[in-house]
Amino acid sequence: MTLGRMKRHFDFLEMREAPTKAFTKSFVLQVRPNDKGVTRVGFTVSKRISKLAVVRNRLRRQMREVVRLSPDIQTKYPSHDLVLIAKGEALNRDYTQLTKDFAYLLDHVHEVADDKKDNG
RNA sequence: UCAGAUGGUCAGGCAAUCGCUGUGAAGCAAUUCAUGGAGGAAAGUCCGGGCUUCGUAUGAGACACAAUACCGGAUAACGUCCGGGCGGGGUGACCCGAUGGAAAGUGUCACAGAAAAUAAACCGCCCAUGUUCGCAUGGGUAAGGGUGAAAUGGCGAGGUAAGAGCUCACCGCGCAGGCCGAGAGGCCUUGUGGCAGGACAAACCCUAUUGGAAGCAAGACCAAAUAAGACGGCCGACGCUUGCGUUGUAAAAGAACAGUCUCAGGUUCGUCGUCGCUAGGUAGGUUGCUUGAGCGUGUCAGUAAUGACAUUGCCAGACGAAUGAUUGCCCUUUUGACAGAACCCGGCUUAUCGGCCAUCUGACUUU
RNA sequence: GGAGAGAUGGUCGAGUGGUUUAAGGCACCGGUCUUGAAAACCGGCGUGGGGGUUCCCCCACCGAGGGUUCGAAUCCCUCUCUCUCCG
Repeated sequence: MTLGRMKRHFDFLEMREAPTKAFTKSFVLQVRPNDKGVTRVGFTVSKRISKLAVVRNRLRRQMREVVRLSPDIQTKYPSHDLVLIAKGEALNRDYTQLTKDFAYLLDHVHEVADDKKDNG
């Protein structure tokens, strides 16, 4: 029941070609299956969100907490890579709203992934 | 009590639950336990160092370039700090000042104005001559007007045709002298000069002092991919232990090498074979990486910056980057200032809701 | 993290102390020409504030704020923003 953390720059570049994604006003979620048998998650908060390092750090910590406390990631996406990218709207939301956004993202991705599988 | 000045300090606190990360211990291991875990600015990268590499890095000198600029002290060093001087502001505590030289030289000072820097004369004022009585010509003058950011000491008296440092008193200024001070500088019932020397050096410059360059993405070690070099002999030189070690122009001349040049010194530049399982080193990993001109406390020296001694503890060390999330209570004021270490220190500058402490100033009241 | 460059009207861009009328091009607006348009030619054209009143005048603005100077887009300092390079 351990969540892997994605840290290599190379992995993030690969995720740009991820087959399945999901969007809200606060986040972009990229999802891709891997062959490591572990679900790994990466986070991106760019300088475009805010120039202040304090603001970016707090947002990333909240995102990490949201993902950590979501119980059904592993059951929905076993052995997948996920990258959660923050958008500017995320700064205007509190913790509970971010939780709801992430839950919405997980469901939304599932549908898109099914469509992709039908096409391929 | 109100208003203010200066310096210092804090940066919401406590508890619970679930998590992150360094170190140590236990364990075959998963993991468990203990313990440490952002700032006064961590920021801007504006200065000064340490450290590392570059060719030795403090070899010497000259030039160029850059920076700094009252005096004395502090410091590893500084453009920083402390004390003092001078100028300016404030009733005052106190604050502000890129504060050397314009008498070494060059340059600039638009427009306006007669004239903008070895003075000059537009309107004036005065004298002489001429006169058509409007004035014209020649000369004297710089007090007044006007222009400008700035007009060649100020004011009064004497003086004169009118005036003028032309003369004199006072003030200002320069030079010299004396006294005080470590010095910047200050003071003088002192002498002297009739005043020469407008402003700009954040214009060039002069004088004095300082500075090699690049930066932890420096650098060191291990080492996929890819690709080409590495090692040994010969010859020569040097050393002694005389058969090994060190080395590649050693004898002469020359070339290249970090702003330029000179002197001194240094490095590199021979040839033939062998190996491809080797060598170098990219991705990646390890290291540099935190014990330090450190911080705290106390005593002593000093007006102070700071220094000396004693003592206790080891006080972040990450690398897509650790301090968070949620809940409750308390505090002030909705709500919680500015803001996140990235090799490490000393400063400066900038951002910052407020609270607290100390010393001092002014006004009012009371005793 | 470190090193460097830049910012001038709607846009591109010259100007390096002196009423700069803040050149010039593009874009935009009006006119001439045309059946109409394009091209060409001629003229106009930044923003904000104030004063008189339909046409002028004055002031401010060259990323922001200070300073030097009689005078700053220009020289000096601080800040903001943008871009480039170093694995």
